[in-house]
Amino acid sequence: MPISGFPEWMPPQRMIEQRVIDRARATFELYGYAPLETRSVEPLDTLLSKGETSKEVYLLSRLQAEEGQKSDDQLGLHFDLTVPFARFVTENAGKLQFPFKRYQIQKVWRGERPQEGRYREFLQADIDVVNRGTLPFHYDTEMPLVIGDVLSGLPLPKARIQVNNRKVCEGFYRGLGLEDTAQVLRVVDKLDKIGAQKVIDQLIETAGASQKQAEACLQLAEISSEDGSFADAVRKLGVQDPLLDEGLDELLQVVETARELNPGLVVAELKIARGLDYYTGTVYETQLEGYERFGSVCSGGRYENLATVGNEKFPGVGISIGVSRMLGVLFGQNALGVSRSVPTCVVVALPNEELRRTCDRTAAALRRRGIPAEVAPTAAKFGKQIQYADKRGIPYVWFPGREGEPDTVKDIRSGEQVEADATTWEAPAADLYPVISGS
RNA sequence: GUGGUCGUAGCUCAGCUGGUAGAGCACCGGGUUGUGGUCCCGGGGGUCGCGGGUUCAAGUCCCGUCGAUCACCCCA
Repeated sequence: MPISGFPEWMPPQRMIEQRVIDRARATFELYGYAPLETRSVEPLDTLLSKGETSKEVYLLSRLQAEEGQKSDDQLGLHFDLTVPFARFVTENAGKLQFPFKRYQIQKVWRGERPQEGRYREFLQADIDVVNRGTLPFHYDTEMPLVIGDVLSGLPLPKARIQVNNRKVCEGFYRGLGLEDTAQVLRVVDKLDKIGAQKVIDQLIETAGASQKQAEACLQLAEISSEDGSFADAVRKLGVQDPLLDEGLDELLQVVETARELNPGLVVAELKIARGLDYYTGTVYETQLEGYERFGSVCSGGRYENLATVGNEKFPGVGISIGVSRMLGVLFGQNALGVSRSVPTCVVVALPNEELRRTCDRTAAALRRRGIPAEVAPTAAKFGKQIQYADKRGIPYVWFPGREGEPDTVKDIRSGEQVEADATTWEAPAADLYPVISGS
């Protein structure tokens, strides 16, 4: 029986997921991010030290645990890859070279109610850069570019990375005289869902805003642009605050850099600002065109204070692809497919059991040259053996030649059958491995 | 964690006001004595998510539970 929130996919889906992982890994490494894997478990107080997300943490307990176990030696499964990474950095600061760029592709766990695209166990592909003291801002501009490269190499709907800066929002709200900036953000973020009037109502009711303040917040939230024009639009609202200016300048850099290097990828969207509560500046959220209602498939941001050792700070910026969510929703709409359900490229037909050794040698010769091959399970009629391949989407069936005659290989899609030698035959590059495609 | 909707064969679903389970597709076999996909014929397969209750009788009504999904919360 399935367990709620812990999805298990079939081999075709897993093949697609592995392709995504391969692509992410290759791209991350192209940008110089070093591989890392951290343990899945952290002391509870490490997980909770920043932010109060306690209810979503899965705790680890032994069946034979002592009765009165203290909460400070409780272990919890990590709910993201950034917090464990921050812990790792502070623990190993002396052995690392800074700025430190690393990627992690691992499962994370959150105890929320599952829905389509929301799981309790899911895979994230995460990159972060941290430095001692201060981290140059240009890394904030790199994050969306890396993600753009990962996603554009896959048959996925077009991705739009929405960027904002918490300094803009906080500076603006503060300049406006509003205290509970976090609550303002939460309300403003619902704009698309509940509409302008309800946002204003809720700001007045839950965030202590006046009608005028609420309207100003709404005006800010409605600003969006693919170029630097958002900054002028914000300034026209007439709110003054040093933090606001700082945020606008940073956001401008992210947007303009992306516009030059990958036009159409990034958009400044001043209503998005959620994500985990340790973000202090740039924040990213990513939607796939046509799948907006499923939320962000790739989020992250800048964190100034997540990691500290003594009075030394390790600020960072990172972004992480929600691989399970992204694939889960695409699978749900049948928007992704794979050319076959197994890796096999060639099935070697087995005329009779006496010839199994011969057929094994044929398959071995193919494998030696990198062609995935298997011998048919039983010496059934050739029609059955072709069906075995066809059902799995395997493109080729290999027929051993009789009594000194040459072998032949048949492309079962076209029916074309030609003489072939297992030590020299090449599969067309497009057929060698399963191919994933969008639809 | 709170609330709503849903849960019949591998898949898509039918099953009226309770009377003891069906179709299409898929699958298996044969027609087709070692080269598939079409066509024809035949066949297997269901503790009606699970557990309890009401009833002479429950797929159908009630309660609980598990799972899916939606909203809230939160977020990948």
